[in-house]
Amino acid sequence: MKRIDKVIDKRHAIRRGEFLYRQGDVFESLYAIRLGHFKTSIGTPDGRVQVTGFQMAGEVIGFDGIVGGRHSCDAVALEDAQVCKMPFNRMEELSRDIPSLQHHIHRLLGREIVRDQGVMLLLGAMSADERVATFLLNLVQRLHARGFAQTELVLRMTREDIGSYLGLTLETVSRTFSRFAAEGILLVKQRQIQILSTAGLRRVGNLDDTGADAAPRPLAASEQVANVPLTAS
Amino acid sequence: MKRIDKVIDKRHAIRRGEFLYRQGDVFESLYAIRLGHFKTSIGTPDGRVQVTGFQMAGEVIGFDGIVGGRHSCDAVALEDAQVCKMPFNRMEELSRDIPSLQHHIHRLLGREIVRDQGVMLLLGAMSADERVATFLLNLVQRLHARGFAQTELVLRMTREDIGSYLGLTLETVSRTFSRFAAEGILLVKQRQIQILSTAGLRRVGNLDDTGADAAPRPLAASEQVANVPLTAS
DNA sequence: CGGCCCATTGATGATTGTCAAAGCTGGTGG
DNA sequence: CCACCAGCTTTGACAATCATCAATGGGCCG
Repeated sequence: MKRIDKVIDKRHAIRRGEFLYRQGDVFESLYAIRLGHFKTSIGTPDGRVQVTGFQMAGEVIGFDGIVGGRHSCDAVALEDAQVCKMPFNRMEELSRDIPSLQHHIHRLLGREIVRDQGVMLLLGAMSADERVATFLLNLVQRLHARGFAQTELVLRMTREDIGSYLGLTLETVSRTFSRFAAEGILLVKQRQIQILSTAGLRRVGNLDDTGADAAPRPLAASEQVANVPLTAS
Repeated sequence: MKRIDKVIDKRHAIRRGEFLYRQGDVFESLYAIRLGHFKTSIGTPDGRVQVTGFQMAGEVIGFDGIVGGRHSCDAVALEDAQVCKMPFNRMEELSRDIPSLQHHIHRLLGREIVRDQGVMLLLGAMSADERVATFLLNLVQRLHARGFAQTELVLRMTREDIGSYLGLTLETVSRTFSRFAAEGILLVKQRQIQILSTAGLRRVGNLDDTGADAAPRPLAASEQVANVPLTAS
């Protein structure tokens, strides 16, 4: 299991605003984020952009290149960052001998697929309030799993990025933050967010499974959008 | 390569409306669709539903169960169907000895991820007209790859299903079909659709990369939402 | 043949987008 | 070290897209 290290090239530094890879780049590697946050996005032929995700330390990025041999989206560092490059064909080779690595790769890919489904639910079936609330809860959850506070976060991305990710305009995002603040749910100071009422956020996000007249199926643990362990072991 | 067959259990018949699997079911297998169309969907705690995709013969379904050990969405047959069950742990075992199978699995997962990104773009950045046009073009493209006509299709799903998939109401879908028909782009007769002008559909869908003032990057081949080969070889 | 589900169409309204202006912040260069 | 500038954020007024509510019609299956 320690031999996983053998796949990992040395660390690679990326400055804020630089591309880790671009749409159309030849796919070679996955990247384990060591430090910093990234965003991924794709564009329409006519220039509009959709942010497809925000990734943080401990997460793996680059799956979009596996199928076509080229990356299908852009990945940009939202702040100075470090990644470990993991050549994918070496990972494939090694995973033939190391079942745990093989299984780990499958879980990474499967997790990305489930995450994407959560985003579809967000974009296709939720109101602006619900989207923003869900977004914030997801972020703090992931940060908390990394040892940060459960009620405070610093947004690494702009309102425009958030809006693009959530299928909203930056103005709607800003207004929603302001309204949540007015309702006593948040404290918003530019990119510093403090959650005053997690329960309140859950409520406006309709994420309470208070079982009122919800689906009778008992197991709803699969609703978690993303929850990535820090280590790759 | 012929030994791929050894993973495949015998065929399994599913009636229209039956579940291939449900949210929460223990994950055991992927399923290769032999006949018929399926839809996959997830639900919010409060009962709303988001259709996450429509799958047809030749496509593989079930990836959502890999990560959690349980399926995170429902899969329903839209008509009487047949699938081949492929136990996933057997696939993992075999793929250690058969690199081409290993690679194939990775491509399947990677393709699903890219497809999901396309749906995010659809839901997050496109108007109702664009969504409907993109949806139809994607369907005929996949059908055409299976030997069907490029300009005719029979919808296997309801307007409500389409609406849920596209993040619209069934009424908006119906109205958009009617308007496209009035504009001479389509011929709509319940679920029978005839495309009178593929170019017109592309236009209303803003899928023309007429390079007018589009992004300077030349390689835009990655915009294809899904394009699955029939054989699993 | 009847009932039920699905589709179509209309009227109305709400949520969210668009356009605009002003204030704040952080970084850069003098 | 301070000041300025550029980009980001906030807030307002207005408009448009799309959802909601409602009623009718059509087709398929039992």
